[in-house]
Amino acid sequence: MEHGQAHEHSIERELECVSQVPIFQRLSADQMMSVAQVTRPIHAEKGGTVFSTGEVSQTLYIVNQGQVRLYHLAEDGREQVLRVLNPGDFIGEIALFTDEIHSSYAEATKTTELCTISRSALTALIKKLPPLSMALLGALADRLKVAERQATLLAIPDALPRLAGYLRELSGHTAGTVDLPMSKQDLAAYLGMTPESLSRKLRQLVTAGIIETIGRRQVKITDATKLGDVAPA
Amino acid sequence: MEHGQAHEHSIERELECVSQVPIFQRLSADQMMSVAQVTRPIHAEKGGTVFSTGEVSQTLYIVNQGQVRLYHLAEDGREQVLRVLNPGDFIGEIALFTDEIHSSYAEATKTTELCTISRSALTALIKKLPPLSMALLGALADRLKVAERQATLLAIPDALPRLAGYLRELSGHTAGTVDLPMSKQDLAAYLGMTPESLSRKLRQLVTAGIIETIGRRQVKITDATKLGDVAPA
DNA sequence: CGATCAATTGACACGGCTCAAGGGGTGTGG
DNA sequence: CCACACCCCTTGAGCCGTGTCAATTGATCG
Repeated sequence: MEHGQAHEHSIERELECVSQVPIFQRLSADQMMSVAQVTRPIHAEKGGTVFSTGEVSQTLYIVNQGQVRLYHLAEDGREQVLRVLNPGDFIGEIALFTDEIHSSYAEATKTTELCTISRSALTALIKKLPPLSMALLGALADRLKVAERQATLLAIPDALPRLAGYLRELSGHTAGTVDLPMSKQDLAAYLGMTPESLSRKLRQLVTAGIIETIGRRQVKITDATKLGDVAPA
Repeated sequence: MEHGQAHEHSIERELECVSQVPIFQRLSADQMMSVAQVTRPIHAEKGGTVFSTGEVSQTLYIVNQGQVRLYHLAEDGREQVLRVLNPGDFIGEIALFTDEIHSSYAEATKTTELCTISRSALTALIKKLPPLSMALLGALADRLKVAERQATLLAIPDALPRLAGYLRELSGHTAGTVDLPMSKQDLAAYLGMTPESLSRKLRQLVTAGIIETIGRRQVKITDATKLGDVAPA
């Protein structure tokens, strides 16, 4: 709030957020400025809620730093993880086009910085910046691909090929070390099985010489070929 | 190919296709004309293939009349239905933004009319017609919502609530008669169970007085409340 | 260094898949 | 219009896999 440059200074934080995010990456400096002007930053502490079920949303949330966990809460208290958002990922795009209440909770798993854009501001931006529509469409198409893959995986009745298929996706079909994007109990829910089953199936893959577990959140694929044999299609 | 009006006449068919499709619905007559000019119609007989696995696709397919079944072919020969496309639905949007080969088969279940748009033509259109981007984004967001719902459903370990949840979605949470979008064996695969299990669970719902089966492809929800009790969340 | 929660491991029961056989509806050809 | 055949759907019996419940180990954080 210093003299003269007060206004420009006030959007520095917004600009930083915008420049970090892939969907805005290809925009020119001018265009980014337009985006930054309608952006509002949000901060969430670890364990804090970004939004809850039942809230009406007309806002696009973009993760800048940190991590956000999106999950359903079943009536029996079990949490079903839908998705984990890392920096650059966004959520709320559905609510932007269809009036709807949130059907899930969004919780920060660490100290997190987000930026938000209201529906009206975004629609105005889209009309003004064609490259932005392309970027958004691309991002949405990617999301769709992932969601459909997950649906295909989950339709597999047996737990072992289901897990193997997931690991193969995660590793990009090649050997190497991969980070699990969430805790194992969350991963179990994500894959439609219990933590116990996940543990057993992982062990089974280790025994078969296909993977190695490194620490708590890493898995090393040692035999991508065998993994492909266990996984479907 | 008659004299004079030859050119205009040649895109009549394309224009008909474009005007039928929801994502183009809100465009003005002029704008529809622009779209029709880059559209190419395709015809498929019942049982015919629209595209196969392994083909590179840079084309958006929009179903005008008929029905198209999208499915994976597992190595054991089992077919996993991903989606059934009715008039107005489209496929190929993923391939428009990420170079990729098709991972599924598309087969016409009846005599079907489609229209296609190439990637380059569509990107050009988007730049020219902002309303089109909004329509596309909205349609993609809807698709995403459906895919995420399906993933949530499939993560349910027990078959009965999984089926109940599906029926509830299909009926729009109210009582009434709904058409099944595919055969029961396809539906079983879609829901991640065997045809036998599906048959038994349907019977179970009938016995409980929750639904009635009408013919082979219709289900009547008689007690939406009880259905909600069986279904999750 | 202790407390707390995640992850593992074991025993057991139940649900769903597998394999096999019997109707019922649908679409075809005569 | 009828009859046949094919395929989809249904129904039954047995077994394997996975969820459930419970206890132990292990790791991470204050």
